[in-house]
Amino acid sequence: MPELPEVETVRRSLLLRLQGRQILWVETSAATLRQGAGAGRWRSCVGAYLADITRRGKYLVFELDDWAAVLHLGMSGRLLARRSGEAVLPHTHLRIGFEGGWELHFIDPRRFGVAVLLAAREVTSWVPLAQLGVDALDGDLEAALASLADSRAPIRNALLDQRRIAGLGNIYANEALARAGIRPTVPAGRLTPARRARLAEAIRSTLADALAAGGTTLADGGFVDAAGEGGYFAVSLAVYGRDGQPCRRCGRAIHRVVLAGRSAYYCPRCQR
DNA sequence: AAGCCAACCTGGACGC
DNA sequence: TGCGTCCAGGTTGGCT
Repeated sequence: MPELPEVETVRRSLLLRLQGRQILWVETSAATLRQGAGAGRWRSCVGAYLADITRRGKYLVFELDDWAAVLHLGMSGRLLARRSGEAVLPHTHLRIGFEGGWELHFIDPRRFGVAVLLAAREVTSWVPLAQLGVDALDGDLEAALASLADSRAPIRNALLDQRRIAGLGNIYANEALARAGIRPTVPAGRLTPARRARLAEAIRSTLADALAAGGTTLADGGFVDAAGEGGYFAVSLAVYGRDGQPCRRCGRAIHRVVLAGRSAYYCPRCQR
């Protein structure tokens, strides 16, 4: 569910409500996430103040004095800023109580998410973060795409590799390729410099538009921001999830193919 | 050694 | 109504 625009939308809506507040208590549930620290360690951030929340790719880093909470939403994760006294929703794995009656709830039915508390100085060397490539929103995408010159992997797959470009998921990888007029199956190393430049620009504009729309909330209502509000970029999707439907530009039916086990979508006329 | 593939887990949509 | 099958915004470890 959550790719860069969704994670960034959550980050901003959380900051609005929680920045500068002190942590009063922390509660973790028994069910483990893909990666999670034990309840004992989480307790050590009680008393800390939330100075800032930063984002690296799809990860959020909560700066808590000498500590840092690193969160990843996986496929089904939600972060909600709730008022104390509100019901605890099913699949809530972590609750952090802040001054002012605010609580941060991490909810994740499929439990592919990550929630770890690190010492602040451990953050940059923590392996999942250390391995991330340039950020899709403000990194040097031209250089990252040029580094794929030897790759024979389909460009859609290469765009999902977080070690090259961090932040794209299946929706925005497909959407950016549609904007750039590039078929998802084209080998990454076969793109000309001109096409790489067009793709870099398409990634930037796609993410910017999605961010302006507050992210993509599909029909199942999966993604919501800290206040529980969905985004409205779904109505702007050119190809993702639209197989069999007409291309918005030329009218031809959108095709779906499976690459590396995951759906890829494209217009057979507009994308070569 | 790059690049597939299944696995992790739950819920929702669909067909019979 | 119910049950079975398929699919999903991500990441990773193990295989070729």
